[in-house]
Amino acid sequence: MLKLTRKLEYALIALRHMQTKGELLSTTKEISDMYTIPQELLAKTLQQMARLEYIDAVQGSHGGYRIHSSMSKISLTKFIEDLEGPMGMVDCSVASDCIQLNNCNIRQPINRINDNIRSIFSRINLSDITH
Amino acid sequence: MLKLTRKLEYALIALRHMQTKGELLSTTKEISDMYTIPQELLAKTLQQMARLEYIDAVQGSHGGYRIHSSMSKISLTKFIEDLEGPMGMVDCSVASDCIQLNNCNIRQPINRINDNIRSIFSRINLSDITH
DNA sequence: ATTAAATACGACTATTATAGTCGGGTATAA
DNA sequence: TTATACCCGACTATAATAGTCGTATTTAAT
Repeated sequence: MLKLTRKLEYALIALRHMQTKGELLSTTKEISDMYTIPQELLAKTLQQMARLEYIDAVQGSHGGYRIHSSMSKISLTKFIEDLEGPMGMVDCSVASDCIQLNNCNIRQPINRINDNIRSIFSRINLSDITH
Repeated sequence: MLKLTRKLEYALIALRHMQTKGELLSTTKEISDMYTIPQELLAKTLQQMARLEYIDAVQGSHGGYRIHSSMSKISLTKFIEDLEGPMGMVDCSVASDCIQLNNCNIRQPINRINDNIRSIFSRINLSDITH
């Protein structure tokens, strides 16, 4: 309940690590060794973040990743949804093929809570975590 | 990400249903039929809530459940944790056998967010959802 | 040129958590 | 005594997450 996925954990750990290194490049191996993260898994996450332009990738020998400068102002909501897709406490707030949509008696109150949570996450910047 | 389990959904739907019926008993079958919830699964959830004294169980033919009067002031945090166990964004905020506890560079900021979320859930009463 | 070290990426398997089922038991009103 | 309800633990199925593997590409250094 309410737990971050490993992917998000790894992503945040990596971002924070890169933040401390400024312009210097970090490699997948370096990070996976340091924090005991499965290398291939971290690699995929870093690749995804590079595609999303959270980080810059430098290819080839002596390559690596560095954090994208304008990244810190991103909200946690956007970050999570970029990496994992839409978040919502109940599916009907995301997709609408629930068999009981009309019957469901908790949709409105739950959706209100959902909005509350989203707005909290939206006020938290990535930099609050990786600072 | 951030999704309620079916068990919690079913529990909330059932509570809300019972709330509308005041002192009248509701049966598992009645609720599972009405909201298209697998009966056996709902049954287990209602039994658990009865053990936790969120609802009163009346056994035997013509039996059923009714909502426990003092229930509405319970916080969402307590409710969720009673039904599903401790909640936390990362495991280390719950158990402490993570292999990288000391190395981990995101624990503190994440735990701060965690506390924020918990306090939000704590300010929400069950009655806000089942009212 | 060749090699070594890095990113890129899709397909695959394994593990775990959630969801759902089943069988047998107990309580009680009619 | 029967029908209908709650009670409960063990089991299976499904889906989501986590992790692995193979292969290709890029680039610095030799």
